[in-house]
Amino acid sequence: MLKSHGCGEIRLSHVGQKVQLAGWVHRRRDHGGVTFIDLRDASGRVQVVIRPGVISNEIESIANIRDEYVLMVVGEVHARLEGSQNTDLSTGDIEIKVEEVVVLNSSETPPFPINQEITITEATRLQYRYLDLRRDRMTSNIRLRHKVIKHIRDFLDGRNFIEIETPVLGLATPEGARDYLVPSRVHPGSFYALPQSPQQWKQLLMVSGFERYFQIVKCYRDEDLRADRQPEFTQLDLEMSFVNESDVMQLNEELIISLLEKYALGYKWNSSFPQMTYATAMEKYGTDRPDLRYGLEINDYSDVFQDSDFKVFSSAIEKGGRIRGIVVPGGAKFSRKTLDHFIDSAREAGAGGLIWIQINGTGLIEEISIDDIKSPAVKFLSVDEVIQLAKIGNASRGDLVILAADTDQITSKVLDLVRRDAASKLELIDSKRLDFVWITEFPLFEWDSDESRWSATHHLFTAPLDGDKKYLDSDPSLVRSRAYDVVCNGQEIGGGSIRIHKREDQLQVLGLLGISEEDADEKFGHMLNAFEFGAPPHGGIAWGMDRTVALLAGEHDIREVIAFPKTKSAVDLVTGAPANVSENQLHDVHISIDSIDEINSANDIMEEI
RNA sequence: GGCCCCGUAGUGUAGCGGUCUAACACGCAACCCUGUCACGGUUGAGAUCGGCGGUUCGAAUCCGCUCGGGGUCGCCA
Repeated sequence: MLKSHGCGEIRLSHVGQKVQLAGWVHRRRDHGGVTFIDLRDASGRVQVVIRPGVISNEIESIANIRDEYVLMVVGEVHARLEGSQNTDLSTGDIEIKVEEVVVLNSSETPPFPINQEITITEATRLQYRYLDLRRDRMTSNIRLRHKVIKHIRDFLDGRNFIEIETPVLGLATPEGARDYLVPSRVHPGSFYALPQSPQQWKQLLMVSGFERYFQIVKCYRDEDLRADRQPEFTQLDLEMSFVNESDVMQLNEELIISLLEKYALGYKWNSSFPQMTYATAMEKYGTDRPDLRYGLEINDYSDVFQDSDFKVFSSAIEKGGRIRGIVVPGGAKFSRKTLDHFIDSAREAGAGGLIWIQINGTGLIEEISIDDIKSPAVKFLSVDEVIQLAKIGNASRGDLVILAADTDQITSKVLDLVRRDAASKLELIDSKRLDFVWITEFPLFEWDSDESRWSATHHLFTAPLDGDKKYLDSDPSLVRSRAYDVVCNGQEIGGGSIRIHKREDQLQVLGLLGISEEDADEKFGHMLNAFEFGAPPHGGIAWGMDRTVALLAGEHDIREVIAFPKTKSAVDLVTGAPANVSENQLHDVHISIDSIDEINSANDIMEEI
């Protein structure tokens, strides 16, 4: 080793010892004679002091040492002079009086400062990610990630789970996200797909009898990216046999809470996670991943406007829709601009618009007059209606009521948006809280209007609720599933389900999804066969590890907790992937690419048409 | 794929039709400084304003296209 200690490890107890350290020049302070260097390595930082005339070995000039140079120093640990200790540094009580300095490597001036926390454009950071990762914030995020993952492994090991690796090269699936494909050299024209998750493998492992499996594993989905989405991301994937929903939820709750206790320092959280049905979540929050850190719940105001002359309301009700809304406390002071912004959001969400009503003045809500009501729809509203509204929504003067009249799907979407917007405008969000909730009883199927068929809400191996099986043939929309999501602060952290474990049940669901027997056999034959050999009842969950770590690290963007993330267009700026490959490589895998010229001219022709 | 935001010295920002031969801070270079820790001081170098095209007497500033980064909707079983 080139070092006897880590820079960050030296304490007063080392005083008098001769130590050898190696690391990077974090910052230097040259006083003409004496020079101070903060030497940084993976363990932390320490101040080394270089005095003129005491360096025994040959070094051209201390003055040539620059930030990010790599040094090895030998020296004695001294207590710092009284009054010159640095309380910001864990090694601030001591310093190293250097006797020997070796420059192990020099460094160009880095493209951005390593030794201070400033905002740098994403592209520059990603291009020089190896330098970005030297910065304190990134270093601590990546270290936290390691600790979290280790904690999870230890926890699950302690509960008799075993980690089993599953293949990365697998079979493309017809359902779900777009697959990343890998061409086969040995089988011309055939492709592997990278796993969107190890879902099928873990179920097969349950058939194998392992009973408790987990894996911390990369998953791949070729879809457009977001701040909380990468084309390759890490899941904690786990599966258990002979369990029901509550078993899986309880175990995961314990796991999460044990993590929070250790790593969510400074946060408050609920000691047991409430459960909420999908239907309730949609009704009260308009989304299946509600942020419960604040109220602003949705109410149904349809009754108030049953006989309204206002066409926006009456026609929505006629069409089977409802009038739903939220009360925003203190929203009467919102500017026209803010309200217009809400209306824009509503339009984006597919609604014709929304109605806002500001209730002004002071005194009891029952005593309002029409002059206290400010709304673009004021001429269609009666004082009595507004009082009824206020009673349902528990609104008082000074509040804002926002109403959306449309189908449940659209009003949910609109009010979810407005709710989140209003909460952030009113600063109702306590950033030091982690509000976890389990969302249960999802619908098993969703109607895919583009393809005019049912599709699986969770995935096609999810079991229906026993009591709802009777609707499978008559009305699939009524069938609820045994799926559950864990949601925190409005973000889905994980999701899972109790699976189907019988061949005939699986065939029935596949049939409902419009997958022919032939396709079922080709794409899922292995699962159907496996279910014939004593497949145990089983279920599990998968968590987004990136999101979990980001949550604990207080980061909003999962890129901040991934060592080498990709850009929004799925490019790796460090290496430049994806990139062209040689003709030979393509030939080996039996692929030919339309030449760029051909692609361009084809586009030109398309444009002319 | 739709919509939106951003792109000025190494970094972060300012400038938003002529006074910009582009400003400030940090960084960088040289010199000075024996106790600092975001050390300090003096001097200096460094960008033609992502690219292309257009409008204009005149463009970093307006318009169009394009490239790159980001947000969001679709999408993400």
